[in-house]
Amino acid sequence: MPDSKASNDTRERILDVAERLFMQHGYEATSMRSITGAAEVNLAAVNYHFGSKEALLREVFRRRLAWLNQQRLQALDRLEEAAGGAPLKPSQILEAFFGTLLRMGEEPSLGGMTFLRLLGRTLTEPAEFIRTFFAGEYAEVIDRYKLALFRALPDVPQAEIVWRLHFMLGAMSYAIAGTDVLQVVTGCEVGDLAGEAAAEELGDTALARRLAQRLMPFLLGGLRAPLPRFEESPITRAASAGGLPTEV
Amino acid sequence: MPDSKASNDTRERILDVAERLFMQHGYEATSMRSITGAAEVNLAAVNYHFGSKEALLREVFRRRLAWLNQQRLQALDRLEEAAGGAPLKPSQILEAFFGTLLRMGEEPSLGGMTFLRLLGRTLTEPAEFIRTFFAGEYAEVIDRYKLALFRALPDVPQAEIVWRLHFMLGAMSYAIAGTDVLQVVTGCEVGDLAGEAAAEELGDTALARRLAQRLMPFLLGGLRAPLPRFEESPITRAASAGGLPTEV
DNA sequence: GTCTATATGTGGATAGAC
DNA sequence: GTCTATCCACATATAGAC
Repeated sequence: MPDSKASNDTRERILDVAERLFMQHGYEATSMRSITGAAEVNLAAVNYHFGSKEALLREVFRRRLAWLNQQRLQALDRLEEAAGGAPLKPSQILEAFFGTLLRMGEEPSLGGMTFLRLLGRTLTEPAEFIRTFFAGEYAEVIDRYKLALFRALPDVPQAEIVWRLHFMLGAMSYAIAGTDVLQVVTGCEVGDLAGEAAAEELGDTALARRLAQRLMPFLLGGLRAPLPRFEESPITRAASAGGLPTEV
Repeated sequence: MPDSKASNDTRERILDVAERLFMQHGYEATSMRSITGAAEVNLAAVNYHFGSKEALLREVFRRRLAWLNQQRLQALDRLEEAAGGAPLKPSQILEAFFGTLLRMGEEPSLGGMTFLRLLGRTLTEPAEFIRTFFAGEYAEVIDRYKLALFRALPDVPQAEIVWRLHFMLGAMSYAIAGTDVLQVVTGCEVGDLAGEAAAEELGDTALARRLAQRLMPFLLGGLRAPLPRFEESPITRAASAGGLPTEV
């Protein structure tokens, strides 16, 4: 394990630069040369410290996701302990899951919006090694939160909850990616139209907080929406009778 | 313009294959060689017919989006004509916008799920020429639908509507991309857990229909969710007083 | 319109001196 | 741990014969 001298510094600088460049241009379009160049380290340093470009990407995510996973599990632990065996409220679960992530956007030492954008953009990358990596990193947390939602919404078919978790992940992923066509069409960041003063000069920190404020109600509204009627599948009609509880 | 002989056939074969390979591996990771190889045409054919790899991607989208844009505008025209000057219902607007797209997934001649997945995955690509292209393609339609939503929800701040349109686009984009970590973690497509028989053997057509049935209520629920309270920005508190109408 | 051959550049990775 | 130099596979694009 490399540790002496400034090697630690080199490692960190590579990770920081790679995080930014992968975010800006995507994995495939970012070359090792551009990374080592911007980080002002030698071209061979990446392979020495990480082994390969793929391994570098994994490490860029690992150092952030390790913290995020831990926080998400702890947040759920605390909620469940405080509830003393009773099911949690959906709003609490969403706050623990999405709020924990979105708060990373306000904290530069955790990667800030750079990491959030990178995460949102990378989650839709088709490369096999990326999909496999995320599956492993997310497995435990997703499973815990899925079960918490099952308990919180006992009258909703579990398949429906999984679908909606899927949709919520999508809304969040796309929102933090910040590549929306709306932004390009309107020529401004979402939120500039708010009539709020100096919105165009919002720092990343304020942007992250605002995003969270806007996104959480949307997600909760989607999660609690009435169930679909399944016009094409009469078999399942019975299972979806009734609606979701309106009080959460 | 090339038109005689089998040139039209060559063009179409290239477009079909490029659509599939760009979807499977992404733009950067798909080489011209792999496209021309799979299409069984000469390597130089792409540059002859389209000019460049970038132009090829644009043409792959243009032939589908031309149809989609037309349908979306016509759908809105019909609704507005039938309403005779009255504001539309949000559910009608969402159905026209998202339903039109999702129905493409059921029709192989319109690209089917291959095109939908490609669209969802490409919308988050950071490449400048892609963002620019989509901005141009989407501008008119987005603008029309945005205005329709403004009219449909006169009590909701317009900035809030733009945010939620953004979130809805994200949920849909991510859902049709089909790269969700949930699918990898659970080792199955979303919907397999439904307890519905033979769900794992669903064709793309059935999958598209099911996706639409699940997604539309979620989007509508999110769009109609109560407004956030803006804890950090007391200035805007007055503007967000009250909630959304509960009847749509 | 189609093909071969090739120009020209860039990619990731590594060997071996220091 | 860092650096130089280099290997070699593969990329897009094009020139020019057919």
